[in-house]
Amino acid sequence: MTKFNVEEESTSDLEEELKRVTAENKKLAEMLSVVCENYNTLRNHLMECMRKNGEKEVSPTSKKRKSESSNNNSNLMGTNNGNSESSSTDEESCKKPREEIIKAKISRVYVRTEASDTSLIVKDGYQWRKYGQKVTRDNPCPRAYFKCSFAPSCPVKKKVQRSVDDQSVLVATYEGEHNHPQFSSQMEATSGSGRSVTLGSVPCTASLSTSTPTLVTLDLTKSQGSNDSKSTKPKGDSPKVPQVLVEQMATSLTTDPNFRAALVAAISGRLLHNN
DNA sequence: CGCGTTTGACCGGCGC
DNA sequence: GCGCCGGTCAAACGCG
Repeated sequence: MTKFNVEEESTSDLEEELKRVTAENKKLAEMLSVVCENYNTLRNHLMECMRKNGEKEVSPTSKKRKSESSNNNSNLMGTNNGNSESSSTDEESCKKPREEIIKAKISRVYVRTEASDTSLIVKDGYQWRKYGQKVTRDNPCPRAYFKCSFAPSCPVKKKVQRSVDDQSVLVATYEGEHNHPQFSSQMEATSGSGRSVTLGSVPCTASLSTSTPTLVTLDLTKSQGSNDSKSTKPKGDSPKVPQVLVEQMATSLTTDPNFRAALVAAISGRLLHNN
């Protein structure tokens, strides 16, 4: 008899726990969306600052061809799926005569991998089909060309090539925007290099895992490309963002009431969870 | 056998 | 016009 009571009690406990976890999950989802909002705000702010700082920068590209480096400031979103709110930054690109050909948003993502890994695979939550590989002149490492598996309905392409300066860094150049959500979990569940998170209709990828060596960084520099020296090379742990910008970001974060509220919720949620 | 990858051929833009 | 070069195509190939 007591055994039955104990079972009943544990069942109600479990239900209680389930409710609590569900509520916490909901809260976390809300927090996540708040954090993403803050991220977008910060990013726009940062882009603004970078543009102001970078306008005076001459870019002595030795490339003879028009290339993606000529409009590399058009999108710094990395694996973003094209928030249209960030599209206000390409107003100066209208000078280009054949700009209408460049229909795609171009973004770059730097991914740190092991140098021994020659696969040229960048896990970003989407499925790609390789359609070509080429050794280019300015880089002895081959460049791989990928199309989204949903092509032709999804026009997105990407190029993946090792950095000239640091062979352990893969440079993925994305062209276009996906017109479909990210693949479901079975695609990336085993990749181990990142988690795909879908917030509403805006999928995004973040490398939340701390146990993997892979590091995804956004190209927040002006992407001087392969010219010049190694000093412009993005390193995972030596950010190129000037100290002033770091200060600004920190200030923005700490003064943002939404961020504070989210932080408080996160901490209290964590404490609750531990108890 | 089907599907994805590889790889040499081909195409088109650009500079000279 | 020619050659270089990046990008794409498509047949061959390999793997499950």
